[in-house]
Amino acid sequence: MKRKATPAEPFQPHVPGIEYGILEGLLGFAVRRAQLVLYDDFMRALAPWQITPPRFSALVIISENPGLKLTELAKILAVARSGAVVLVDALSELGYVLRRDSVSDRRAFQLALTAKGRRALQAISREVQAHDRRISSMLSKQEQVQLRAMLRRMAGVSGRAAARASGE
Amino acid sequence: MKRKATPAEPFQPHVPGIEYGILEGLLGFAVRRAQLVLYDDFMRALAPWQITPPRFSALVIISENPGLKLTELAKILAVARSGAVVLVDALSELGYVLRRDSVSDRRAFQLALTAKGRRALQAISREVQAHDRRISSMLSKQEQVQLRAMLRRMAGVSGRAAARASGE
DNA sequence: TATTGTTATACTCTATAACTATA
DNA sequence: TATAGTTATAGAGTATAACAATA
Repeated sequence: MKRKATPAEPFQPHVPGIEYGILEGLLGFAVRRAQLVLYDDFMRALAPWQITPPRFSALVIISENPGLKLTELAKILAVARSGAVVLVDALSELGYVLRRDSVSDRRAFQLALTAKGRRALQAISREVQAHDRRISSMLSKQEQVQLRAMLRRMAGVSGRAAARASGE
Repeated sequence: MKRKATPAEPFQPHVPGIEYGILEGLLGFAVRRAQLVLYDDFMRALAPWQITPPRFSALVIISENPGLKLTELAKILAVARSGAVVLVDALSELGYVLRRDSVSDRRAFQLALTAKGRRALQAISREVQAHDRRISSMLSKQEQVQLRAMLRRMAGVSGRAAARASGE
């Protein structure tokens, strides 16, 4: 999924004079529009660090869970192992992440941040939080909390784990 | 962006025992997780019609705005013209959309639904609404309205049009 | 036999740019 | 000159499958 980093025509959530019909009432459509705006702003703000949303997630997850195996990272991020390899390769080339040999399992690596990676993540996190505040600035603090909680509940149901457990 | 229609490992919004750190507090992360779940469920539910979210949006927009030009559709959906061509081609091959010659401008087409497309859109819309209700079933009706309103406000600010207008 | 990380390969989505036929 | 639709091409992202090393 490549998205324009700096679109010639900025994204317009609602084009004047156009009927959106049933789309207006769909939560899915609202989420997708919000996601487009968020993704766009994220890419713009983090371009100097060459950090994309998946890269940022990987960086934080590795930082918070030192010694993580690549296969575990893949599962957490819901990507194939080969996708995790690409992600870790990119973060390694940026000098942020390294693969440590595992003492207990010589097939596996223990993922960890480098010193440079730790420093970078601090600056990157500040930028990401500024971005997040910027996008949610039209909501009160209380609303932001409510919104996160509602989205979490939505994602939680999701049918996924539940449906699978119930033999979907 | 290709996503698994039926993942071997269902998407887990939160893997037990894993620290998500700063990600937990980010609206962007919450929106992305919700979007993953929505997309997954949509694809699963609409697979029999070979309808993806972008195709559904295009179908509804064409239905609600008869005579639309392909370039206008591209702008509304925030894709390149070439992308709109692919979309309209797919919907044409499904027999849902046709390109009518424009009388006023012989370069342009007027997009319209076929009779089959109108019938299909009715059934598809019912399925999409069932999907949307399914995902948002953990929220009260009032919360769903609130959630949509908040997402709309978020997307509305967005910096996009505003930032562009202010000479970003 | 199963798992870890890797690589090769392919597919989807979507962008840019060039082209044609009109305007 | 500019615009509408199209096509060719390329790139990002990510999946599947096969592989060697290790469990």
